[in-house]
Amino acid sequence: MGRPPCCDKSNVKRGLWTAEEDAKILAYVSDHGPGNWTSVPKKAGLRRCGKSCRLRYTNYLRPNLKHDNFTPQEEELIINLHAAIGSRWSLIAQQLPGRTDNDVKNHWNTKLKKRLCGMGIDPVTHKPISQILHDYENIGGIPKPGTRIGTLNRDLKNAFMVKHEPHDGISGITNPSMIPIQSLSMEPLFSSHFNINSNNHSLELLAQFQAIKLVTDQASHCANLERFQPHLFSSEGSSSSSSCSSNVLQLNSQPVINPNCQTSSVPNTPCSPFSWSEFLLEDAFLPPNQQEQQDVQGLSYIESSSQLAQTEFNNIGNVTLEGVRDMGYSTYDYTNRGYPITSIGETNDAFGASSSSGSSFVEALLDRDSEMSWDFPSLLEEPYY
DNA sequence: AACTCCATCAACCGCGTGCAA
DNA sequence: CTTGCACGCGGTTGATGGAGT
Repeated sequence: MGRPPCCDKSNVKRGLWTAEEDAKILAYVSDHGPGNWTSVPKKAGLRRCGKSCRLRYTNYLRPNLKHDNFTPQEEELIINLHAAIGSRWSLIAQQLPGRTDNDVKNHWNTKLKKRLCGMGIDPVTHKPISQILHDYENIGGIPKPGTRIGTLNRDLKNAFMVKHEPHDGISGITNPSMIPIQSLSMEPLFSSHFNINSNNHSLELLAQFQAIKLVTDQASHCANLERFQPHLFSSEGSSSSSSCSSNVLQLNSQPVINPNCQTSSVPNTPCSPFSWSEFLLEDAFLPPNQQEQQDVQGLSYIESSSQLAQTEFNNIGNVTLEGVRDMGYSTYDYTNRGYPITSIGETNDAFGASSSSGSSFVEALLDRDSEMSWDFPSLLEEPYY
């Protein structure tokens, strides 16, 4: 039993709007203001669904909307915001005056995503695809064709299936440091690893790997948190003094030692005996509510990508970051920049890759009783990839 | 000229959420 | 507490026009 239709589909007009219809909407809004859209068609004399009226107004007729091309500055902002918070188009659009979420989404899907792909950057993770391939090569065992690996959506596949277009860089990116990768001069995209023209399976494999990588970014160390970091669940576990990158993963059965590991109890030990193969043959996508938050001894432990952390912060309210544990070899310390965050770790090296670029994992121990708030957008003033 | 392919973007769809009754 | 409504959001579809053959 599905949801009942919002209106009588057989009695409403669909498709493109005429100037006459636009005029009716504008006249109605001018008299009554926006809102109560279900009654707008009747009151405005339109044979349209109320939902359609709202969309037409918010995406096209609303005052102060820009209808010209995106500027390089806007594109740069979209790319960086997407890297930070993902496809939260409405949030991204809020940072771009005069742009709607639909505008931003379309521009991303038609232009920016392809541009990044052409540069050898994965538009999902914003990491160099060569790095992903390198990671993949380090996985012991290639899955057979057709092996089910997680949930792979069309967009994820298309991001990789897009044809390779030569680009020197993102047009309009005025500050190269804002580009969330190490280098823009990539080796020929797939050539050294896959034969695009003759081996569709390789592409499928590549896309599947991307899915795995994405899954792992989002869920792996969360899913293994209690298993590998029992100290976090002890009464001492809430201390902000721990900066150990405890979730360094193990590849090819070789433990990875994190030189920054400062856990007093277990110094310089392999922090988490993880095996990639655990993710290869099962659906590792976890429901978000199982990934993001666990209550630990009166503290709220949040471990997620930065946008999920932001969401949690917003949901919880004003909080203080008691500590943010470093997740990789490099750490950016925001302490002296006025941010209530001791450090933001990079997780890339958790996968044993050689690159120092990483995803935007934020791990935080939050004290709900504190009053200090975290201004997430300010973190975006400088990249922390 | 006719046809196909493809990029673009407006519009649609279904789901989630908030809120009032 | 439940229900229904309104709205916002993100994913997807489809109409359109331009480029290529």
